[in-house]
Amino acid sequence: MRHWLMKTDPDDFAVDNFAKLPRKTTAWTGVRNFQARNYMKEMAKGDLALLYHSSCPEPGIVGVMSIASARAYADPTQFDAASKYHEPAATPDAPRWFLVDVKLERKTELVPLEALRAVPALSGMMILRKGNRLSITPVTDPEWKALEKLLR
DNA sequence: GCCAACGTTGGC
DNA sequence: GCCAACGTTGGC
Repeated sequence: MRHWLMKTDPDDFAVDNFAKLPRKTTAWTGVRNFQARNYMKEMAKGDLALLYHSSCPEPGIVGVMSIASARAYADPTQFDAASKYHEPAATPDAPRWFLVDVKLERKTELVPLEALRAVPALSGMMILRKGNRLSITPVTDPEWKALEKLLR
């Protein structure tokens, strides 16, 4: 099983939004970056992913999710002319953007960005690297073990 | 294929 | 709101 970290702007979708969803599951729409898309294609059902709030007053980890679809599939918003995620070049036969379903396993206490930076074992984490903007990144096994100790 | 211009991300 | 960093676009 692999581990991941997925960012969201809580103004768009926050950890508390899961509470009102059936089975606390949602399709992770709107990823429009090829590298992040490719990571989603590598995901398998049951993989665990940390949920991270970004672009907000208190950036940090706020929950643990599991991948709930068997594999990545076409993001329907790319075909929707009314959506801000519309992709004119994409067709159902040749989709450009993909997504997975994610299920909230548990909400955690906020683990702030500054707390992540304070852990030596996490110094190589992709989201802590200068200039990182990828919204979906893999988490290594050693990093995951160190992160688990921070979750309450 | 290069690269400047532009748009977006995201912490502060 | 600022700004550094990065990805994408488009002219050539």
